Amino acid sequence: MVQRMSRIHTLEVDSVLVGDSTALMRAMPANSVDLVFADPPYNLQLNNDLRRPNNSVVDGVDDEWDKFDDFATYDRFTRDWIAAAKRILKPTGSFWVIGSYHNIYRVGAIVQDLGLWILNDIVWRKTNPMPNFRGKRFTNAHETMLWCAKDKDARYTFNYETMKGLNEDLQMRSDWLIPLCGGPERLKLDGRKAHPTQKPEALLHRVLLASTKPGDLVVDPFFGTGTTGAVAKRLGRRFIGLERDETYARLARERIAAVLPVPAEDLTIQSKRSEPRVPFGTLVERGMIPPGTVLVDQSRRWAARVRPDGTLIWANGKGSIHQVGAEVQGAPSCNGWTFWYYEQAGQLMPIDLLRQQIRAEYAN
Amino acid sequence: MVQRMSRIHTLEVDSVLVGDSTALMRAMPANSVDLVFADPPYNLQLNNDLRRPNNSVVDGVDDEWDKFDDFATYDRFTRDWIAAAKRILKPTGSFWVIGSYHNIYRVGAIVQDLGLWILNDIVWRKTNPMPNFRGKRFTNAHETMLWCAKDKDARYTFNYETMKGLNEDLQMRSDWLIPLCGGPERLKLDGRKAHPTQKPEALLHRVLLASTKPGDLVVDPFFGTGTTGAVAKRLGRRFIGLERDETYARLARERIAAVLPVPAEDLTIQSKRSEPRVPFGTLVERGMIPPGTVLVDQSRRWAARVRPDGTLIWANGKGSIHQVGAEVQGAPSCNGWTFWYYEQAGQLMPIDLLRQQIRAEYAN
DNA sequence: TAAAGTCATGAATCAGACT
DNA sequence: TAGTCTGATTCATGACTTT
Repeated sequence: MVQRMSRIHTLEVDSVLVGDSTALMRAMPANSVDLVFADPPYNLQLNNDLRRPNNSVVDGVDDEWDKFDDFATYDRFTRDWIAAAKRILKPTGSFWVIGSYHNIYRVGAIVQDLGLWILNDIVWRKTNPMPNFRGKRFTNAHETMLWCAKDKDARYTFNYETMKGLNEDLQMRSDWLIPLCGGPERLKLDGRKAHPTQKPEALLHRVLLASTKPGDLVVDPFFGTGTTGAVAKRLGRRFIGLERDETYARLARERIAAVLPVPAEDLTIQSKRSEPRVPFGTLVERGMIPPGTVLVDQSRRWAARVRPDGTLIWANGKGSIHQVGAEVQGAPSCNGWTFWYYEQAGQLMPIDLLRQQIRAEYAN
Repeated sequence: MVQRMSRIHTLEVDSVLVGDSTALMRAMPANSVDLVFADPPYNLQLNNDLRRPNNSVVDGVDDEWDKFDDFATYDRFTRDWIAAAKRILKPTGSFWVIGSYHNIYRVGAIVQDLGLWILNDIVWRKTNPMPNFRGKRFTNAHETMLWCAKDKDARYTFNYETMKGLNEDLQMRSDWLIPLCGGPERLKLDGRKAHPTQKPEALLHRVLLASTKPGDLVVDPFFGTGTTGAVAKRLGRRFIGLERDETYARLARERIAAVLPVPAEDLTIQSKRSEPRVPFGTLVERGMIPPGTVLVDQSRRWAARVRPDGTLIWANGKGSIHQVGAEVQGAPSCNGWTFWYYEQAGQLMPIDLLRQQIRAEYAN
């Protein structure tokens, strides 16, 4: 059904709305969604058929929705939908958009003009790109995504530890190696690919895992066959898909209905940052570090004495474990938890071990 | 010396001109250069200093030349120099520009607005990028280059076979893995880096090899310490460097003076395709690799046994050195010649060495 | 002398909670 | 809202030092 363009006050979640995405987003409440992922038309400027060396025709994107008269028309369209997307984004929300060299530079400039703040550009490196049949250019083996916060100073979600874990305990880089969508994942209609630009679920998996939390609301204004919705459902996120083609919308609904969510307990990845704060004084209160204990750094270069209130004192002053740690080194700042050690049975032990013990108790 | 801004009728080739690059280009004859490579200011907009976890300060780009009041100012600057660059470009010429997410979207949109025709965007993937110290974003591990023709219908140079040969006989892709410029290649001044953004010669090597012919004229409007000139000279191309800082210009001249051009006969690239193909079975026939030999990868993580017909067999199957190499890694493809090693006197030796021996024989 | 360990550094839009 | 305080956070490489 085509939605009425009046204000949508109650968001009907986990649904696909059929209609013009800009108009639909304008009807949604401001500051209401956690993430927008957009795969807009690429404005490919293909004039003639592209043929393989064996003369077969490449089934490229030649749909009406990908045709724009000129850059100005495309820019206007782009500015409209991005402004509408920004409006519905929560201050803490993330904005993602994917494109190729045909459109991403226009999109990126408009993103910046509208005040969105680029956090990274991400390169999707395709393991299996289509070769350049004519041998006139480099194999176009990647697409580009922009990841943005709502504005320069916004606090956004980034699940750092999760991404690090995904990458064998090294920071996740800005270049992602992911195969094209094919095989059973590729939706078929009458034996032919149902949508020309279906994105791999692996791509959305990483996007949503990186920048949303379970239960977050994801909006995809160019829903197509619903990859974003399928992955959102699987990962326990909510979604709203906007799609102007009723056939695509129907395919997406069917596809998503078949998706099984992963169990909730597998969704929560404890990040170090959300662990409870433990004041150093707690260790003193509990007798784990008796007042008068001398703390040293790992190299035994500096020392300070623990006072009953959990502050430290050394030759030139006193203060928190952090302040004194910074002072003795002449550094602007210091994490006292990892800087200071205490002696036990002739061995140096980091005070952070004791904090971990307490946190383990809290968790029970 | 500062150049006069009147028309430059005779181009003084293989030189560095000091002055404003837009003005200098405007003074050059139209349609006179074969390639422009530009590494313009990125407009980074850094506010506070960034510290590593060990409290050391990251030496970021805080030079005056990278400061612009706002996007409009940067756009104006960008439009001016790109328009000037386009004018001096021959109809068959190539335009290259490199940037990061801070500026490349603005640059790309302006490139398109000015009628330059993007042929590819190229991702320079850094093997050794600086990590994200705060764990707030993905490691920014790449920069982007745009490769453009002068207009939509222009005939440009692309040395397809050369690029294919550089990539082990596979089409060169749009993502290039190249290390940062460091070590002895990095120019030093008083023991510190001479220029904050010196680009690796490997990057320019591939750019010039791909899109120029020997003797072509290359202009770099943001010459810095002259990487473009050094590579151009080495590859038998001519160059003009534009640089407004006399110190950089001097360093560049000294650097380029020390470059030895490769002999002219090596400039016509022998593509790997034209090198004699050596089947792996030849090594077995010759007894260089006896049947039953166990090949391993460099890390000894995987192993496979050589059969008399030159195929490999491992736990889960058999096939060519390339097929099994790909299978064991779960990769879509693999160059078996560089993947597999054999043991000799307790040392791992790449099988490719043996292929090279055979090719050397063939050459005699 | 070789191997192992320490240290410096690279185009970076790099914090968040609490008072 | 501005100021204060806590305390989280790094990979590859080359140069240099120590064993």
